[in-house]
Amino acid sequence: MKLARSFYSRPAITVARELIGKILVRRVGTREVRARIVETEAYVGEHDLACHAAKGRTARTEVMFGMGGHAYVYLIYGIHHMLNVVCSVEGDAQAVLIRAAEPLGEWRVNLTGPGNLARGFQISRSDNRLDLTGDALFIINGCTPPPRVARTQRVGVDFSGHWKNRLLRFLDPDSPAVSHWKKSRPTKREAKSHCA
DNA sequence: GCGTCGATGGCA
DNA sequence: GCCATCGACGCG
Repeated sequence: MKLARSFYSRPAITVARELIGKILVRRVGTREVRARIVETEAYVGEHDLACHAAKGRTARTEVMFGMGGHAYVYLIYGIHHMLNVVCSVEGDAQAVLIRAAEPLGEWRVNLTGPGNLARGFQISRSDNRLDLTGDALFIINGCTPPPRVARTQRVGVDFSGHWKNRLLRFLDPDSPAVSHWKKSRPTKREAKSHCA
């Protein structure tokens, strides 16, 4: 079942947590690929210094100020595209960064890390503003939700003052596809204590 | 197994 | 001049 506008029109923190275990679907021509989302990050609005919208309404951030359920895609470090899902209602610039997923079916590709994920799904700036309630790129419910969801600090936002400490990253601790995780992967006992 | 670093482009 | 990154490399 395709996620409707109402799913996205909620706070990014709620959407980020609920997206773990859901299936991202991409249709390009007759080809369709699917992957299970295992890692997300919430960017919660203009007051969140790690959120691009903290710079206010610009040509780049405009889409984040719009209705939830649209894609926000941008290029970072001149190399990697990032796929975000706009959340909340018009005027409230919140978004969720999709950071990692597990390819489904016969599809073999590395979707660990937001750069790899965008490359695997062939997401580029031309997909910016794409409506996720349409048929080209959308998300559906997974068969089985993950038994647990862990929370940690967001990755790569050291510049954002106290916002870097907020636990706004959500992940499936049992997935091998989570980024920056194997290194410090806690024991099952520790992971349990992280559960959201 | 770990830290460091270079690539490269849009944006303010 | 800054980055919501990745992967290669060097050290040990």
